[in-house]
Amino acid sequence: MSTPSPDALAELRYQLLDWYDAHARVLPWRVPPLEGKGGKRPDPYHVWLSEIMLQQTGVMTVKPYFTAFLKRFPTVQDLAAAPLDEILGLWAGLGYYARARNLHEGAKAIAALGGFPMGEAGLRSIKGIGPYTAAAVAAIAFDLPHVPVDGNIERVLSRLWLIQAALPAAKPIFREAASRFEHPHRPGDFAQAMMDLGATICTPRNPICGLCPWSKVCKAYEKGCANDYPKKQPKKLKPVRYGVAFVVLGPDGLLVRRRLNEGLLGGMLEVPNLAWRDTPYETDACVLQGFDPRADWISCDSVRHVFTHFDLRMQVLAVRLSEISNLEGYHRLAPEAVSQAALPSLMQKIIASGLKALNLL
DNA sequence: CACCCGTGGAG
DNA sequence: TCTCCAAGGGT
Repeated sequence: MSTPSPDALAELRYQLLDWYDAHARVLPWRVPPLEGKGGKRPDPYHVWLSEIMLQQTGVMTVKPYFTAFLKRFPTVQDLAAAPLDEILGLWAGLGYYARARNLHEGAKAIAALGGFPMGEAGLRSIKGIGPYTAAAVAAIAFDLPHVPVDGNIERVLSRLWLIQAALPAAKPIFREAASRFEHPHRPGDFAQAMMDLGATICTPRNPICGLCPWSKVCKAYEKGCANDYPKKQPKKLKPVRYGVAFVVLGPDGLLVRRRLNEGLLGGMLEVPNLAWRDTPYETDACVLQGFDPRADWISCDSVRHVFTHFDLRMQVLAVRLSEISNLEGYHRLAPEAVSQAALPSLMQKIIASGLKALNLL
């Protein structure tokens, strides 16, 4: 791609900002563009929280979580003072749970500093804030001249200038391309305008080029090949893994335990389950877990769950016991508390399958 | 750099 | 059913 002239870049900026003034999405963590032009800035805590939640996660999914978080933790100090388990409980279902653990750690660091770092470098020092989020918070919350580069912006730029390099290896090329737009005039609105354009007009499939403020200069539109961009490296196929989970209901509730604070579903609750492996389990599953095979085990609907890098098939066995002997590391969770507990979606599915088989759903 | 890390919706 | 993917970051 040839380097656009400063005048051409300035023209693009004005066209996009005009479009944004008229078509900006209304979002709970956002200050409308006209208020922004009046000098009003969004709360850095709101911007930070929303950016973390939005990492690899859709706006529609995030909205209810964002609202619930802000209601329970109105300030970053409230978040810093909260127990991790409560944060994980509110995060349950959103996925990528390291974000929640890092959020808690970040809140404590920010509270200790007495407030948010107001520069990109300071933001970068906080766990969970990478190059994208640092630039986004700096631009949106503090109106500093940065152009964050997310998936939306990569897609928009790849089409606008027909960038051939394949992602994710080409990230540095896109950063360089985006930095050409860096300018002190309304950097926060410009960043959000790029993301709105990518999310609502310049969509991954079937972009609505007829409504795009840049259609007259977009190379991909000119060639009619917008759907072919951005170029991406082929992904690996996911292996299938197998496990067996046990829904054990006693008089005081379900057997659950806490996973380690690292790795897959780190810090979240789980029901007893056998180690996941690449071949299915056949028989004697309850013996393998240390349970009494003579109990009235019910074979439940199996659960399929797709993780980022593998596909999981879980066999589910359920039993109702009049008493449960003490099991090392496990505690009881009342069925009424399941919906608010720090249980990831996989475990919610497993428990639902078990309770249904026990005629409790 | 390659891999790990969730989930639900859209087409 | 299947594929793609959404405001990425940590290691």
